[in-house]
Amino acid sequence: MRIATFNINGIKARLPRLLEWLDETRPDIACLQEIKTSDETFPVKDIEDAGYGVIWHGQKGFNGVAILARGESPVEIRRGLEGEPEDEHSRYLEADVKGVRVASIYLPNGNPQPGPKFDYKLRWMKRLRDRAAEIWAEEVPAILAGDYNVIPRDIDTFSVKAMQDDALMQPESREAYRRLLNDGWTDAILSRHPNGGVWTFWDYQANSWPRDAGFRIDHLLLSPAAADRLIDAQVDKAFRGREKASDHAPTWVELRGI
DNA sequence: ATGGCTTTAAAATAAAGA
Repeated sequence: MRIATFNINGIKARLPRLLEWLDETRPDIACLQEIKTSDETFPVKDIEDAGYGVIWHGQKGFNGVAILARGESPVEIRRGLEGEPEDEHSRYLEADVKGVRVASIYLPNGNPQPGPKFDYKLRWMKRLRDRAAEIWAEEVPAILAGDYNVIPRDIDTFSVKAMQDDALMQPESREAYRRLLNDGWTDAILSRHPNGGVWTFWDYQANSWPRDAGFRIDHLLLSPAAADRLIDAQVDKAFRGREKASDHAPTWVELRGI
């Protein structure tokens, strides 16, 4: 079974790209981020016509996450994280799909830092870790997939110098991510590509894609029951080069026996 | 570069992203 995460940067603008990606790669489960549309305007029919059941947590203009399942409907477990009732950003959706617990995560960017947006990012990471611990305790095969907006190591970016002041690779951001790994979650891309140099994002600006000036911020974290079944983890890099592409590329894991 | 693109919302600019 293949489970993918894809920050599509606007589902309206990206619908043709999304549908061709589903058709060409046929992921069993797809977690989407930055759908950038309200619940009412989500293109549910187009996705169902492509053979996928879908649940979504939208927001007008920005943010927004979804979970797609080929040939069946995800069973929603939770939308949003606890711990900050006034937080109205649509950034977290969790479901049971095909015998796996799946979360679609759009972690706050946090720029500029320092500042309130960075503080929000760190609080959100704490709330995510709390929820991850609850899922962990259920001892189910689980995948926390999404745009974490964290560059975990220096070898996960084209340029440490260019990114050194960015919220994505501040020590506090990395420490919060590291805590998840220390809790036992497996970063699938890291485990399959330990030497780095794998990117999932290339900025629209500064000729980043032709220069291959990217970094790795889209992650799939596996519980032990899922990590035991890990066969492969890759980035569908070529989709970044298509016409009207998202600035992120689809990233996925293949699990056996599920 | 005090974001050089891109999307969204919405009617011209502005927010947000990373």
